[in-house]
Amino acid sequence: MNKASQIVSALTKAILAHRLVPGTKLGEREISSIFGSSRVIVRQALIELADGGLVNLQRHRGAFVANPSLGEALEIYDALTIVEQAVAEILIERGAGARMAELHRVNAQQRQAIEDENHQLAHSLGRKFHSTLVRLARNRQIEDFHSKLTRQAALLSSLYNSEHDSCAFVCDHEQIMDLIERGEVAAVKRAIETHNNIVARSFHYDERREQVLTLAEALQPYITADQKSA
Amino acid sequence: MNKASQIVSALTKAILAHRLVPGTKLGEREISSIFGSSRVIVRQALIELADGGLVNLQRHRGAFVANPSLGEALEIYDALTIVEQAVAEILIERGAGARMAELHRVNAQQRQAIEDENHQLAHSLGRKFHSTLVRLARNRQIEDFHSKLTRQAALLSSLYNSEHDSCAFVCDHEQIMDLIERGEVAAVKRAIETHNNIVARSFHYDERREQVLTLAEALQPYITADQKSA
DNA sequence: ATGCATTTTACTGTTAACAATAAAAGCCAG
DNA sequence: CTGGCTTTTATTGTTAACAGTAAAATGCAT
Repeated sequence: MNKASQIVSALTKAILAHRLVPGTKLGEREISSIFGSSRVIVRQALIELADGGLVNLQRHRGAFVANPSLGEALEIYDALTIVEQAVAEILIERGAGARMAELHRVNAQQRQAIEDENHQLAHSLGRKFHSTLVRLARNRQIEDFHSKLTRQAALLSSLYNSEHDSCAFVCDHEQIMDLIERGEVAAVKRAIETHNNIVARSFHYDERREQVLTLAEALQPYITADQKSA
Repeated sequence: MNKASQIVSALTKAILAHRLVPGTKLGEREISSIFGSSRVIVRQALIELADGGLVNLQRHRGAFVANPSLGEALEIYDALTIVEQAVAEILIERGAGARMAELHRVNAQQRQAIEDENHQLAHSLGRKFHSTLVRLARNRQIEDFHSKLTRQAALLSSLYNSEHDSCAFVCDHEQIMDLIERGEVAAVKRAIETHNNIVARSFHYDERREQVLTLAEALQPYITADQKSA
């Protein structure tokens, strides 16, 4: 596999896990020494990450973990809402009731996880609900775009922290599925908008917390054996 | 400015102008000699182009101008329709009537261009209508996604050629504006779908035309003076 | 001539070293 | 001490050369 891709993957995971705080400088030399590769490889990885919106490239200044403004954050959630509303409408119009089984399965798993008080898993399944919903529309372009938005949203939650209640979300999800199956276009769109707005509107400017982990510490869990950490 | 970005820009223009046919091999050495840069720079450019969907990267095989299947082509147009429908709905809901002036201006210019029989300009203004429409929704994420889809669609038209009538399109555009201003959500969505489907459904598999221009010939118009063509 | 194994070739993948730039540190007059 | 200038330093930008791989060319037995 590609070394650059491995670095992309590791940095993505570290950013989404909030081990790398927005605004953190991603020095090429430092990263390259962590992964035991040359700086050029790291640079290729940073270009890919910048395209994904997780990293900011500043000419002659370097790469930084993306640090979106509140306005940009709202735009991201707005875009998520727009995409998911459109997907729901498509599912209703094209009668995709048969495909909904997969969505019910994810939801059931999340319910189970909540009952088991496995909050981490519940949260992850909550995200999976949305990606699965979008996949049902069977459009790779939309799917990829939604995935990109989701990654950026995950980054946001470390900046504008708002506590979420997985339990309430499960109910929302079930309502959304129900409305899709009953063909209630307008209602399901309102439900999706409300569901996402609960997250978006509850943003409150966290004081930017400073980086507590060094780059090496933050990335350590995602380095495979063959990547020598010189 | 960045050398890699210049190469991205030049290759993008050449691909969108159909000077580089889908499937064309983009050898790193050849491109680097054309632009007088090192291969690493070219590689960085190719990574960006791959993220934009205009180029296919195959490990140990190289880069090729993207060569989408008919199915992928339809997905791209479907995604375009979905985005523009969503934008139209937003413009109606959020009462963006005041912003429509810009759209009318573009349309008027296109009408003029048709009257002047300047088909090239008319075509270009036709595309601008769509990008302007999307910009009115004031969401950078959606705007960028739409722009990416548009670029891919432009690439497609060299593969699945279908002759379009700019004149008929202007009427469609005027109908779309009218329906937005009158708040006819369902009708404008149908209009957008029909408008895009006229292009998408008229695709017929062109026999893949072979490359007639060499890389150097295809890129020559986009090379600036400071890029020595060794 | 044809099918298969081997060699060659041409390309991508990767690296270490060099060049250019912007920020930081030092310097000095006021 | 402070403001602006120069020097230093650390970082990014770029390159030419080396390593690894897959496809093409070659050779050979059938």
